[in-house]
Amino acid sequence: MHPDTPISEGAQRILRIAAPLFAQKGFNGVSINDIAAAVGGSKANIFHHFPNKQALYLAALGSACESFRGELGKAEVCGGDGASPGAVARRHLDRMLADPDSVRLVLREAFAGDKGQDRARVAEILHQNFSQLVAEVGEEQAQGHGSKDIDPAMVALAIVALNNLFFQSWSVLERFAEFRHFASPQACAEAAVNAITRGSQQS
Amino acid sequence: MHPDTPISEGAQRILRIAAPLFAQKGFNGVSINDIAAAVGGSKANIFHHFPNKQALYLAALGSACESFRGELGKAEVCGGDGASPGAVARRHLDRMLADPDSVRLVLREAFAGDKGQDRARVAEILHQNFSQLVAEVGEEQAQGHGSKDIDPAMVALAIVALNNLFFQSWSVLERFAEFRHFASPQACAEAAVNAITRGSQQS
DNA sequence: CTAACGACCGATCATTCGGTCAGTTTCTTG
DNA sequence: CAAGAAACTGACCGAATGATCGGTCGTTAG
Repeated sequence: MHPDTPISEGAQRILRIAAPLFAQKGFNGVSINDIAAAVGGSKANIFHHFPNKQALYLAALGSACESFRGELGKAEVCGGDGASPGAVARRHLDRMLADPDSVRLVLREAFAGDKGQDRARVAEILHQNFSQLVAEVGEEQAQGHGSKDIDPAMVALAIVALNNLFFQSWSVLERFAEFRHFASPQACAEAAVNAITRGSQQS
Repeated sequence: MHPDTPISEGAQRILRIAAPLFAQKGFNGVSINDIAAAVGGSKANIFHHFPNKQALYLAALGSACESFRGELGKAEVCGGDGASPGAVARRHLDRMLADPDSVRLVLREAFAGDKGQDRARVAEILHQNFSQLVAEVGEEQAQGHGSKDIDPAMVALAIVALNNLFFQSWSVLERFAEFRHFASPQACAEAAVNAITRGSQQS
């Protein structure tokens, strides 16, 4: 409705506390009372800073999108160590796990079969994410790592899919005998992507 | 709690109607009033057949798990046409889309970062799903299709990840320029898996 | 016929929901 | 310090929630 959020100090404090709650329990799973109790303030004060519950949720989603985009910006920093497509996947999953609440909040919207409170913005964010991943994969391929004859977009798609799976349900995956020996979802993601793209390291 | 559900006629009718509602809107997104209205009956009757809302949800989840497992059993039927790892992926996605509500209900639990109402059973179901997929991939590899030196478990993992992504957020993916030309998520899944596993058919 | 039973319903419960309002504290600024 | 704006609060509201109650129906058994 009105994306101009005059972010005051108290409003941001509420937002910071509400965001992870929404991320973990969803819009309907968190009540204003819950948030007020978590903040340590009164329910009325929340409605002083935000016109209604949905505006608060949208604001939390917006800041999550910002945080998500900010995390993506840290891509070019690490340059030397990653040399395989699997390393790209690991870096990407690292980025997701750096701020899991924001990621969960964004993905919740992306996967929402129901209403989808702000699908346009979420789709845009995810496309930025995907485009950057395609570029990274292409860069790796240009440097001679991985197989050059595979469409980078398909590799990036696989990375996104695998990392989403690891991110959302590693607690289930780690029980599978096939992956139990992996120490972290990152390690599993790296191994999976390398294996699939014929990483040539069979050790 | 008590998995012995004395499935009466009316109870099953309620279940059949409640399941897709829970699948689409989640536990908190559906009220007993909604279900009663959808059934065309009274709210009290729902509580006559189920002790409380969570029991109803768990029953719906259970029947979804059954249906899910039943859908998986239809695997061996189609044998001749599928010849590439991508075909395995397409078949798997077809199976998911054959009963989307049940799949959504199960996946909702698998991805639940929050409580997870019945994670053990869901994890078991998903592992069956995964094991069967690993077997199918291995069979394809044994017949000479795909690359034999790739771990079938990793290929199956990629298939699961990609298909989950397609299943849950094809509405977002289809907006991406890279995939807009695919007619269906199945086609995209097949192409993605074939490309990644170096399906050699570049047509 | 009638006693018993399960399916079903209308009315109602206590609680919680999102949201409002009047009033008080705190901060800023002239 | 005065005064006004913003931050904050307790009390409250109507609606909706999950759940309970007493009771009606049709079927079946004795």
